[in-house]
Amino acid sequence: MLTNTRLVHGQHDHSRCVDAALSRAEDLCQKKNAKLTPTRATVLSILWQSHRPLGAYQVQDRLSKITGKAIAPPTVYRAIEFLLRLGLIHRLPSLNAYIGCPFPNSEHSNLFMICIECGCVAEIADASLNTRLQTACDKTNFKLHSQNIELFGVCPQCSVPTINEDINHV
Amino acid sequence: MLTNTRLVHGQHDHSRCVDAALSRAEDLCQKKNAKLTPTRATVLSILWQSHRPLGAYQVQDRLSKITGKAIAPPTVYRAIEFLLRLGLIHRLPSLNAYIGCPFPNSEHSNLFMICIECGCVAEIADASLNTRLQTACDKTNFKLHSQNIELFGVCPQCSVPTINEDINHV
DNA sequence: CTATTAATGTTATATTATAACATTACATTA
DNA sequence: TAATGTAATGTTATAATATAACATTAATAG
Repeated sequence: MLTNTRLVHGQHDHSRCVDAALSRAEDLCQKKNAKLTPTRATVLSILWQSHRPLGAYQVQDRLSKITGKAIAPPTVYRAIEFLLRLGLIHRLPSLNAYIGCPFPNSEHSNLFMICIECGCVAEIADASLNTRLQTACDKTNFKLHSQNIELFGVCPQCSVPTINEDINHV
Repeated sequence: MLTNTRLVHGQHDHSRCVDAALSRAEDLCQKKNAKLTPTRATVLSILWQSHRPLGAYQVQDRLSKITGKAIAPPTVYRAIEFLLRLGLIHRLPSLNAYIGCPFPNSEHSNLFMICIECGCVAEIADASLNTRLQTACDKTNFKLHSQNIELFGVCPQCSVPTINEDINHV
């Protein structure tokens, strides 16, 4: 089972998350002959500013502040669309929000654990779960193409808060 | 594994689906001391007109036609909210659409198989899958409250079309 | 009956997303 | 290097989904 849950819920040097994400993006773009333009790279880094998803208009605000100029929705949605296509980010349909993908290369299950307290989101890639899903699909002759699995609950940090912890962790 | 996949993908007397849904709704409302008003009952039956989800504004159109008067969005959203609360319908976040729940009473997994060809949706309740999900949550100390699982693929009807079949089945 | 609550009606508007077309940047090659 | 084509971005407008806020009506309990 592959997951970024430790990073999401634990103390860590978050700048390394951002750097790693940008570096993975550069590699992937090179490989796929796609261009990681400044706008696209900035949107990606915005979506990596925390382990919480952002709505398109939140991205717009931040992009606008960073670049110092007005940004129209299509600009944001285009960058998002590009990053989604490459698998560098995900859309969380139940939140109308977007978040960086921690392991864009691996075969993964698009499974998200969404904390209803602090809003943080961890991603899981679980082969045995995928197998189980595939079995259910086989039983009903359903040809599986893709999936979206959103789990709502309380993250480790929020379920055992102590006085010294920062509940609103990154 | 509990599912309505046979009904969704096979030939059947669909009026029985609608009747059964309304009857289940009446029972549940009685039990929960909730009122299945005409508007609410009509919206439920609209969402049971087929095994495909409908958007709120599609529901609005149909409700308007059925009642012969103009219906404002809040009316639709209120009925939808009521039905969602009772578990009589589901929202499919990735489609911004709503569909009747075939087994509102059972403990179920909110798992949907969405056909990308014809748009029909079958629901699955799979205990072993739920167990597997719970295991993943336990491993990461995530306290699971609820879930939304959307599987996209091709339904049995659409994957083996023959000349005599009605692809656009109900 | 009448006070209270639940349900519905009404108007306006917020939020999310895209269509359509203009412009600019960039790369290719004649 | 100028001409050309393509990809990316800018710009304006608007579509699609959802909710806030307040008024009115219906139903129900005391």
